[in-house]
Amino acid sequence: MTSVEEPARSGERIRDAARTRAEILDVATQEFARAGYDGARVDEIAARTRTTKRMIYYYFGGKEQLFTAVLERAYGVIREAEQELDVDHLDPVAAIRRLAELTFDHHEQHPDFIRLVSIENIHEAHHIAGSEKLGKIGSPALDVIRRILASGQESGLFTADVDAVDLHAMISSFCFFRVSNRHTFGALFGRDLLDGAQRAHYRAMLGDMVIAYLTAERSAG
Amino acid sequence: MTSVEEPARSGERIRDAARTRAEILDVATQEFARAGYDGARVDEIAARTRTTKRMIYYYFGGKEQLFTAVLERAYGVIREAEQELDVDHLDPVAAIRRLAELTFDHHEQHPDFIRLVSIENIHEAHHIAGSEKLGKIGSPALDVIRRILASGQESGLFTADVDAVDLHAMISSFCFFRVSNRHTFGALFGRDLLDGAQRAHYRAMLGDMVIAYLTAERSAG
DNA sequence: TCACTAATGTACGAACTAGTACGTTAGCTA
DNA sequence: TAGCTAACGTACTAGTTCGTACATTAGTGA
Repeated sequence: MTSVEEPARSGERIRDAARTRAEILDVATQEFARAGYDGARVDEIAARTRTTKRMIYYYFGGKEQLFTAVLERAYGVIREAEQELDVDHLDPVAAIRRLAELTFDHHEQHPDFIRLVSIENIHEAHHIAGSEKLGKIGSPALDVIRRILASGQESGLFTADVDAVDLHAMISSFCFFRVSNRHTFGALFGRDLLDGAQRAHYRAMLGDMVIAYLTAERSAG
Repeated sequence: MTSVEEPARSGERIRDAARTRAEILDVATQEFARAGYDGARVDEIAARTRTTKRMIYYYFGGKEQLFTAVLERAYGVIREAEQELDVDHLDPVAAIRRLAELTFDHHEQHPDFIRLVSIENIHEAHHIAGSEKLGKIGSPALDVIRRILASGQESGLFTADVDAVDLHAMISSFCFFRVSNRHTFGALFGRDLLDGAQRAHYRAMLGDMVIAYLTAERSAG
């Protein structure tokens, strides 16, 4: 998530609006993810920046808008990753597995994003609701899922009555929970869901689960 | 979660340590779940109680310990529900489905619990780690899962290599996500995962998913 | 019924925290 | 090169918030 390189010739004061803005966003992302919205300190964010608190208000307006900007950028990152996904050359089963793995990998590599989303849910998604950028853009992954599902259902490989948004929820829930609930799960069950030695195991488990669901014959009743 | 009845003969000042303590816990549960740990206000909790802030410190010591006590009670509630589960008379498939439904129902009916767990994860489960009660008690559900899995694997119904903790994670992730991420998911995809009209659909989907995973033939490689 | 303690209430303070008024300067452009 | 504005810094404040010192009373046991 770090987007600020170091052109820092120490001692000099260089003016660079884009760099200052990006640096604030970087630090704010860490601070909000670390402590939650109310736990995060504007002064702390400023202190870990090469600029001052004044600039946060200059560029973003306030703590609330800063958090919204942080969310917007974090969601932008996963959208980009989803957009780069190319599964058109794969059969439906391999394509779904590939998509699930992308979500698995992204969530694992961006724990700050997971924490921000958890925090935003505590606040009932008010910031998303108030953001023009995040309004109803949806997700590139959804389009991919729709295409794969249509293809798989047409060929009879997949059960016919599966919805794209539902499948996205199924995949996301497993990937999200693994990161978001790592600490309570670890404390209560003595198992670290992010243990590197178990990574391949859980990654395969997710794919197996989704494929099993999609290819199973549904029992009546 | 409300555990305080009303013996309130108005006007009189009755001393009742247990009632006062329970009332504080009730209100604190709501307030912490509403606003997060740092967003919650001790003064606000006190104001919504028939007693004063002084009593919070008298009975619990401080905000931190109060939150721990809230967590301890919330986890106690789900443990009780799991303990009442009786699936010994069911075949493995029906038993697993019953267990999944119990988790589904409990999480849906206790959104405050879900929020508290999300909050505790933001704080890296420090309160659980510092709690004697919550230390390593585990979960009654795990024992149930172990028994059902053994039975199902023995009879050849279930795939042999499934672990109880993993299966618990799988079931929990879906049920948890549905409640915890309701707001961001709804804002981004325009679908309310807690919509009553879809309840049966998602409840069945969870069972189908778990059973499909347990009964599927695993593809090699 | 007396005395003692658990339980409760009041009033206050020290520290923190989001936000701002006001002043300064780098660097571009005419 | 003069001047203008975007970019930046300092110092401060008003309001909040956790926590506590101190005072009081209900109820119980001797």
